[in-house]
Amino acid sequence: MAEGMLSLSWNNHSTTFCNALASLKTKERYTDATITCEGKFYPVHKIVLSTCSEYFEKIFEHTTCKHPVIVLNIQSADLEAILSYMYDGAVNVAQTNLPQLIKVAELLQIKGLAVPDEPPNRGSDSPKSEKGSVRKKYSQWSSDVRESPTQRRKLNHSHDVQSSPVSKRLRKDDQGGEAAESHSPTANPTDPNDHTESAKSVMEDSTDTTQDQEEVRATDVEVPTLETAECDLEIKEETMEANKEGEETEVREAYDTMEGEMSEVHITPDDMDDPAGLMMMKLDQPTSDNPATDFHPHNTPQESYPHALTATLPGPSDMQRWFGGEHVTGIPLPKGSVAETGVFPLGIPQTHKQVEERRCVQMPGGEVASSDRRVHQCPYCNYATSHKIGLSKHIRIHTGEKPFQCQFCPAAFSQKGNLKSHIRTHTGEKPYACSHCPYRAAQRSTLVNHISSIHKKYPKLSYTST
DNA sequence: CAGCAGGGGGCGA
DNA sequence: CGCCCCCTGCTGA
Repeated sequence: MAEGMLSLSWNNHSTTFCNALASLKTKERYTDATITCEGKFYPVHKIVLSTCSEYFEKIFEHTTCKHPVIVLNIQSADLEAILSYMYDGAVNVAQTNLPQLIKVAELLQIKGLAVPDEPPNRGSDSPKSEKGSVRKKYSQWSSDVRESPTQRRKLNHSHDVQSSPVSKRLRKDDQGGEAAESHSPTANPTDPNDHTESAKSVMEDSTDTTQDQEEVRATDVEVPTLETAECDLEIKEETMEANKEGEETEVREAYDTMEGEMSEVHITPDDMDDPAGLMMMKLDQPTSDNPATDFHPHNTPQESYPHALTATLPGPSDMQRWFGGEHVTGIPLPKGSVAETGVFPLGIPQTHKQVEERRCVQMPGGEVASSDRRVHQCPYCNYATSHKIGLSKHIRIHTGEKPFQCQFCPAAFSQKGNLKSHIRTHTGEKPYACSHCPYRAAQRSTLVNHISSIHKKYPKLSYTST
């Protein structure tokens, strides 16, 4: 080191970054991709997924879309666990659920969980240390994890995951082959067939063990499929026909929202050496063997699909809550978050006027077939009013819009009257004078309280406003 | 007391 | 009909 040079070391650098990562996940900030499965949406960060998963890394490498939506045909609980693992570095899982989770992790090539978290040192390969790393991580799941054959396998699978029997079996299944046949106990890493499959599916060598293959085969797992969402008008129209009238709006709005930001994503297994032999497919194409859970308007249950899409809408529901899967309504956005950027989670600029106009389209003539004259419905919550101006004011709660700026301080307000009241705090104006004493108040309610407590013998509203 | 949010009257285009 | 303005009630510090 040159003379006079100082080495500045940030001792808490790693901790700080880990905490920041967890915070990003919690606050859903800067998300640039969305994973959806079982009708739930999970805003994620490409950089995190790419770091933790070669599989996602390849997807994003081949995707120019600014905000891709990756549809996984896996259980949302597994995905949530995987995401928690990637963001927090740890996750709690029931031991009975571990095999299923591991298989999902293998398919997604989650580092540290299904593949080595560091590239193997080819020069001085140290399987012992590598296994130790994996073992250390699995110790978080269960203290006696190695008692289960499936779990025991995970301790030794760091080399073989790229050509894992699960992956092979899945690919076989896709090709219409028999899974069991491709994983006979006699199979070994030098088997020409296995080698060919590995070469097709991955770009790394396989050093699998027969024993491991047998153990994995004992556990069945759903065949996950990957899709990328392509949103086009055709889909929307068909969806509109397929869904109930009341749900059409939500579907269309969700598609409108998604369409604005997401371009077409054309990724095929040929493009990305899909390690699990999974299919990347467009949304409007006939898809997988499991239509019940596909992200497709035609075969998604009517109850869950619009509901899931609603979760993509901006506003109180915001994006899908992290790991909660709940559709929260009526909760305003964090103040200033949208107002500052003018951009909602999926990057669609929206003002309350735009939202209001969109809502008006749904209600031709501004009327509804109800005796209720509250024809102006808030798109973010259940609030409705008969006064359009009232809705405009109300929507500012969700958008964070505060057009009335105080001339004396940085404070801003959504209603002019509230600004006027606020300015009184600067001017000291107290327009509400008690008619019984010299007391004056800045707010009427304050004066009313004054009179009711001090001048009880007088009528409640005995005051003057000057 | 300060701020927030909804309701509604009144006026003008 | 849309907008302005004010009123009202509630909440939290």
